[in-house]
Amino acid sequence: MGRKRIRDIRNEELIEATIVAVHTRGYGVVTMAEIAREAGASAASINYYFGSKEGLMEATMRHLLNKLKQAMIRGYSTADTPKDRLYAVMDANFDDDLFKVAQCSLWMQFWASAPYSPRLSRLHRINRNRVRSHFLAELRRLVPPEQLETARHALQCYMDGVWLQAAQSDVPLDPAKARKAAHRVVDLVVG
Amino acid sequence: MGRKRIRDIRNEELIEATIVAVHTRGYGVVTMAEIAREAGASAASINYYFGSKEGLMEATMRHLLNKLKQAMIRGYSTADTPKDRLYAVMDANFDDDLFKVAQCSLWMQFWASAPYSPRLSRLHRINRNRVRSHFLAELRRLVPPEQLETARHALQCYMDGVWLQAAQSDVPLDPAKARKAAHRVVDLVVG
DNA sequence: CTGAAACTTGAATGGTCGTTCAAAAATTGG
DNA sequence: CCAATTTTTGAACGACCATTCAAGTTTCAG
Repeated sequence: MGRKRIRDIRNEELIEATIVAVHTRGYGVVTMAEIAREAGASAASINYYFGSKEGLMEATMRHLLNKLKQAMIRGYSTADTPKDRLYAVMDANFDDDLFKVAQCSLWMQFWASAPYSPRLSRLHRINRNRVRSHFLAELRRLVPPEQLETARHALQCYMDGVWLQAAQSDVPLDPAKARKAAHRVVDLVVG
Repeated sequence: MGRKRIRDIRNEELIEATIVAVHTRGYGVVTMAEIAREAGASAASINYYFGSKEGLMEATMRHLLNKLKQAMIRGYSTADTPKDRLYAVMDANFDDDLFKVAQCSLWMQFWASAPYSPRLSRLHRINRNRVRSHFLAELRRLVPPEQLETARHALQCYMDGVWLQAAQSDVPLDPAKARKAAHRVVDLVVG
């Protein structure tokens, strides 16, 4: 079973290299050779592990989505009131581990190309629905029914917009500040 | 001077074809041949008019940015109060001519690739700054100074987020509905 | 230690695509 | 109608790249 170990280590290394390489070169133009160089490996070995470039991209996206999921679970575990849980959903998206330029950049680029890849658009849809239902679950207890959809829409769009701008930043991000700003927006929306 | 005319007509046709082709195939993978087929021309003639693929993309982006600018000027001309002008800034982005899936899709894809093209990132920066200063000019008269930046940030991120989601839609958009929703969000933010 | 399984890679392959160019076609001014 | 200019395009070029493969190297269970 020690045989399994190496595969996992390599996977992680290659995915990290992918995040860096895609951020610096762009999703559309990054080459297998560049990713390989970033990882200190060869293009051929990436195919050995992920089968194809698309497989690598999908795995990288899964990796990020999983990070987000974990951050959300982590936040939920210490939130008691509906409003705290609403904060937690926001905070998960601006977690220290997630809210970095390279990762936001990657996210946005996957986003932009999701409509053209069934595998990516599936991941995208699943994630969006999860976030949506988390928002709805908490908002239901905080705003009257007729405002529910408006509030959810405003918050979810706001969140997407913040990521979008973050991806364009040429200076390191400040996750704590982003969380503060998000809380203020939440307060604005749920009163 | 009749000599100039054909060039303008062709330019417009080729840009329209680019919007459609990029939307259906994706910015990263669309080929000159596909755009040419969409326009009923040859790939060579596109290079004749725009010099290169990047030139075509920049021209297409300029075309969209100009549409947005015109819509904003149009809106401003009939708005009297600060709040009406704030609505107008929003409405310009959700104008009937602009808020279509293909154009939102294109917008997002240009956005995603702007950081890797000096020419595109310049356009992007200019547009962002224009929107920002319009927001600030009106908000200054509507919210206390200490809330100014929060309000601008919330509205601008919301707007970006709406476009981002619109780009993913698989059904035609409803600009009037989007404007209504945006107005509700504005009301939420400026009280 | 040994052999098999896991891993790695350089080189070759096959294909794609942006761009160029020369020549043809269309347009226009005189 | 003529010649000059503009416009169009098919074909060719050259570069690039994901993927494959055969031949190596490393790892490890027995």
